[in-house]
Amino acid sequence: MEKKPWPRPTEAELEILQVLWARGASTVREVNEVLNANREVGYTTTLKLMQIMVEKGLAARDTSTRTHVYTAAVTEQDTQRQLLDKFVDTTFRGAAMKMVMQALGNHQASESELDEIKALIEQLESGQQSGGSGTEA
Amino acid sequence: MEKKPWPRPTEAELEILQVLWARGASTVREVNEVLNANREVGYTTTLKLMQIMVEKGLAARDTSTRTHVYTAAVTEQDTQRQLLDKFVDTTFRGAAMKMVMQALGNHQASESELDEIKALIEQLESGQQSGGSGTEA
DNA sequence: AATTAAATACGAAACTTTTCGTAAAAAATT
DNA sequence: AATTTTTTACGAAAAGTTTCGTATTTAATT
Repeated sequence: MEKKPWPRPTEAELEILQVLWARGASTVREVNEVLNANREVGYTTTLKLMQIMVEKGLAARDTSTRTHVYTAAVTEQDTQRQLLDKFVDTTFRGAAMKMVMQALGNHQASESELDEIKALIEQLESGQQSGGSGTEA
Repeated sequence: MEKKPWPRPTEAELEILQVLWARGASTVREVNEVLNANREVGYTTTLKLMQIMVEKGLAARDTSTRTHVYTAAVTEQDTQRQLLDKFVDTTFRGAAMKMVMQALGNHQASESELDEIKALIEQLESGQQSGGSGTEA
């Protein structure tokens, strides 16, 4: 059972996905209002983008009512993972851990967050059965 | 002394920066050959991009010899930091540590890398004077 | 029922990024 | 010296993304 990967969302599409993830099922008007909290966006602009997103498989819509209701068709996690992979590749030439170090150094982290990360590392180290040596190609 | 920030490199420009960082001073032909190892790119395409990069301040060139020699005008670290900040904002809504966790989970890490990260975290925790509680806005 | 309001559909303009054709200049080769 | 090769310069086509104007449809209001 092959699953065709949906395309990477563009920046504007990602903004809309953020709204759909945060709010759940929403109308174009609702999404547009959230976007307009940050910057001015025309209603039909948002509408068009959301229609495109349906075509691409990034969003789904319920057309049973007059005012269509949209939902994200991709999860936040999957999207973040896909974008992260791409980003690590292009910007850090695949060196994910180098990026992790940069992020730790440049961004504010709370004690609890750091603890969480430490816990994750412990878990990774204990469950590490093979291929753990050296940096990958 | 204000320093005007150079613009974010586009994807194609970033590819070229990677080559310049890896190889150091290079001619258009050299860069183009490296790029062509991955995908077919016309010579004048690469030339044009590199010229644009000079205009933008991303690269510098020595025109004293007939065959111009280009170098990166921005460091890899600064560029990575800038792109990382933007990426965290747009894709993880600023939640850098959430991204760190994803990266740790999704990518292969060696023992030594994990140790390095742990050491960095220890260091961060010891040097943490304020603002450490809760997640940021 | 006529008018106003709200929503979708469609297409194209505007803008950004990438790609390349063609010309001109300079160097190397024959 | 003529020819071929290499390189840069320039401009514009091609492709991708974002924005919005206008028309149409459907619902709500008067």
